Amino acid sequence: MVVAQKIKADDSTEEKIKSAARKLFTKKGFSATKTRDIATEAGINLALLNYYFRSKEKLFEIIMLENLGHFFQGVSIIVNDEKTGFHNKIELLVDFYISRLLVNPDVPLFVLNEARNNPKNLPLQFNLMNSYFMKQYMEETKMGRISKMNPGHLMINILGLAIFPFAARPMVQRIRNINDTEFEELMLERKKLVPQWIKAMLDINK
Amino acid sequence: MVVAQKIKADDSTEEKIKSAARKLFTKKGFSATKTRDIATEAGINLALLNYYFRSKEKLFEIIMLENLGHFFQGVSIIVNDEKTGFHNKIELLVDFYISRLLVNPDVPLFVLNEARNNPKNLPLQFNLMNSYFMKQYMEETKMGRISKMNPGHLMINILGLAIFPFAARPMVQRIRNINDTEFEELMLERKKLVPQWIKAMLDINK
DNA sequence: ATTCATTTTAAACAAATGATTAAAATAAAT
DNA sequence: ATTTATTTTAATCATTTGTTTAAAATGAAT
Repeated sequence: MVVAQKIKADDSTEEKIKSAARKLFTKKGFSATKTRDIATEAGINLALLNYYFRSKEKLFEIIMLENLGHFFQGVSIIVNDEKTGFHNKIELLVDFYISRLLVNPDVPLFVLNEARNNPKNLPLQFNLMNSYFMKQYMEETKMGRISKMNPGHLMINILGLAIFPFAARPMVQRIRNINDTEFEELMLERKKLVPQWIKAMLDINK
Repeated sequence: MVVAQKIKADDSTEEKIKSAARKLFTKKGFSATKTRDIATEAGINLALLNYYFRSKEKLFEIIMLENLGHFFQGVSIIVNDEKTGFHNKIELLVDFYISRLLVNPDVPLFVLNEARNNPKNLPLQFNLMNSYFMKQYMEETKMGRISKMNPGHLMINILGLAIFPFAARPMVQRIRNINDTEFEELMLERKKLVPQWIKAMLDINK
């Protein structure tokens, strides 16, 4: 039996508006994005934006939650999986971020900006510090398999090495004089390299 | 003989406007900053903004160049100094960035945003790749004192480890639940740690 | 076919915003 | 002291921008 599901088609008005809003908000931020730009990009009448989403703010909130999702969702599952080891989790985290950001390259700057403009909206579920990953980290140091590192530094280093190049993408491409393809290849390399580097950092004074 | 120099006093109208503009533009960006906010923050009549700086755009350009200066100026001197060694230069670079960003913590996100919105405005003087530092890097690898690493990765890693925590500051403080003082202490620690980490990364498979 | 609800459109509104103007206040020059 | 130049102010202008409205078009139900 075929169950008729009411899925919002990709070409529905609502979805067209959201796509346009996603594109513009993510790239230009809230203030620089005008409702008329969204309407034009979506190819719809301006009034439909308010008809479907009440206000620019409400529409922005939807996109914001989507983007925060891109950034934080999935991390919790990785860092709390009891079946994967400490170093393996780092590989999975780095792979996860780089893969996602290759598809959504504008998300990092969006999230960093949003985090500064509205720190309250940052999801608390991102419980990296109380995670199973942290337990494993403590165990590894206790066993002397890695050297002690302030967990704050460890977090900054993993995220920084994975995310920063995307936030700084135009600078990187300009300084190194590389095109989009070459940049993406560089990022793919980092999937393997970053975990090795983190390991090397954790091996100092072991 | 005392030479009378025409220094713009800190309390001059022009300087008051620039200070207010610097504060607001750097923190909120171009579009989210309103000319009336600048006037109020500076405690001056709105018309004086246009009287002294012609337009919001022109005023923004001045602040942008200042901020890019904070970010890029000084780097060239460090990386082209023939008297300092390879690893010493990394220490100096990291120290330089962290010191500057502790004073101007909002500059990184501003620059990253500006780099994406107007890649053309990025200064070309930032010739990290043709620097003496790069020559030294080649020499080090040739002598087998460090392992080969794509110069792009090396650049991303140095800048990322130094700059990313400032761009992600609210996220870092929220997740780690630390206050401003504790964050700054963490950054001071990184002055010593980042160069050690870079060294460890460069020692893999030496 | 007719009625009713939903969706879309063109037009307009009200507030916000960057900029300008002309007059007033202040400072500098003669 | 008087003139001239500079700086500041209040008011206003012209667009831009987010939102609303009332009518038209479209689709669904009876």
